[in-house]
Parts: sequence; structure tokens; C-alpha cells
Amino acid sequence: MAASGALQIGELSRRTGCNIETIRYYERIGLLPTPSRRGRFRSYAREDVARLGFVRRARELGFTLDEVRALLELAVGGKSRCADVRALAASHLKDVRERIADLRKMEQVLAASVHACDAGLEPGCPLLDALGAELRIAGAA
Amino acid sequence: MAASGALQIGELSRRTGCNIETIRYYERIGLLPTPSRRGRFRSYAREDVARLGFVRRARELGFTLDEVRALLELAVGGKSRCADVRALAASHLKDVRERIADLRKMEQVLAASVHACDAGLEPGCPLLDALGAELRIAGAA
DNA sequence: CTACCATCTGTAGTAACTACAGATTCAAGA
DNA sequence: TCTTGAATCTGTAGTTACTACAGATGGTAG
Repeated sequence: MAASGALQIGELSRRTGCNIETIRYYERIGLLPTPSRRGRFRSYAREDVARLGFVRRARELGFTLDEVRALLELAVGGKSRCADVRALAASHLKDVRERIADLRKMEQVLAASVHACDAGLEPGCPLLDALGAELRIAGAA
Repeated sequence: MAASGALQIGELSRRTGCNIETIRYYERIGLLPTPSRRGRFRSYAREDVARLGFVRRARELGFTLDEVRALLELAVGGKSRCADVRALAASHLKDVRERIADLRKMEQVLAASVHACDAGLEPGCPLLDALGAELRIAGAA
């Protein structure tokens, strides 16, 4: 009865929601171990589902692949130094908050322009004005 | 007295805050027109400063280069159909808001994990638990 | 004349995938 | 047994928006 949970790549893909090409890509870059083969087909076990699930969830949280690699080492090493994990998470949280702040600034300007456009009080086009009105004049020359 | 505002690429770069390599890149992909030359050096006029400034500001608002291209056409065309500009901006605003929503979800999970870690009440590592605890067990096998 | 700075062209690298092309391979139906 | 179809295989190239070189050439200042 072979290894209880031997899966082909398609089944692993279905279970993790991870694209087949992406799985092979993760293997190429060393994020997933080289799997054993049944004939020439890759064969995966239960741990592989867990590992890939971990990777996918970390990616959903916005960690880069390098960060995921680091997290994996900490997680699999057993002696997961919680302080190290915390540091990674905190640093990433900072990034996420900065990106949110940036996007919110964009949102403000865009929303204001669209709103001004709807109000229709301005003479020109509010968004184009925000981006630099000179262009329309220069373009007309 | 030559064209009043003839600039070399370095000066254009300084005035717009846009990297020289990026300026040449924009030219290659047709976002900026092929400039005239003084000898073998590119020579830019006032409109070029305006156009590149427009591009940069649009990029700061998160528009993709394809969107910038479309905005440029609308802006330079003179007959800038404000409705078209509004549609582009509104669509982009939707994207920005979706990205903010995604990032906020990430932020929630990360902040909760870091917070739980600081509280130190849980037995394991909160973030690793959030990502899939099985891994540590599997890794130990 | 030499040193130096800016500029030039062209290519390749980045992140994280995604999308093929073209070859096998396996299982099931006629 | 033959054939069809689905799944898999390898390898390469495309995506976005730049950035980073290497190596050549130009003009100017001392």
C-alpha cells in the first residue's frame, strides 16, 4: 500500500489552491524540496501539502518569497525562535502599513478628482489638472 | 539663441526627479517622444518637462504605464473627453481601494499575531500557528 | 595633453509568477 | 490491441516597471 498519502502534482494543486506551474517554480527556486518520483511523475506526501499550504498562507499575508523562506526555516527547524518570527512579522507589518498609507494618499487624490468631476463646478478636467494642466496647452501648440 | 529651454537628459532628470535610465526607458517604450539631438546628446524642451512631470505624477497616483499612456492621449489630444478621464480614474480608484482592503486584512492578521506574541499567553508561536502549525510537527518527524 | 564628467548604446537583472510548445506516459474504452 | 484523452514532463520566454551595469564617445577645464 505505498506511502499512504502519495499525490500527483495536480492533486497537490487542487488541495492547496496553488497553480501547477507555480509549484514547479517553487521547486526550482528551492522553496519546496525535490519530490520523489513515480516513474517520471512527481509524487508528494502529506508534509508537502502542509509545507505548500504554509507558503501559500504566508504569501497571502504579503510576505516575499525570501521572507517565506526564512519563516520556513524557523518553522521547520523545530526550535522556532519565536523572537525571530516576531521580528520578521513586525517588520513586514510595518511595510504593509506603509503601503496602506501610500495607497490612502492616492485614494484621497483620486476620490477628490472624481468627486470634483461629478460636481462639475470646475472649468477644466479635475484629474488632468491635478496631473499638470500645462500639458493640454503645450499639446495644443 | 537656440530653443530657449534646451536641456540635456541630466537636467531633465533633476527637474522631474526621474532617473535618467528611466527617461530613456520611457522613450524606448514610446511614452516620451524621440527627442531631437545636439550632436549625439538628447535635447529636451519645456514641453518635455511638462510631459514627463505628468507621467511621474500619474505614476505616483499608482496608474500603470498603460493607463498613463491613455491619460496622455486624452490630455494632449486637446479634446480631453472628461468622461473618459473620469472612467479611467474611477476604475483605478476601485483598484486602489481593493488593494487597501487586501492590505488591511493582512494587517489585521499580522497585528494580531504580533500582539499575541507580545502578550505571551499562547503556548506556541502565534504567527506560525496562523500559517499552519502542522509544519512544525511534520518537520520534527 | 590629460583628466574628468556626462552622455551614449545595448544587454541583463529584479519579483513572482504565467504561458506556452512539444514530448511522454498512463488509464480506459472500442 | 489500438486509440483517444487527460495529465504530466522539460525548457524557454513573456509579464511590469524599472535599475544596473559595461564599454565607448563627447566636450571641457586645467
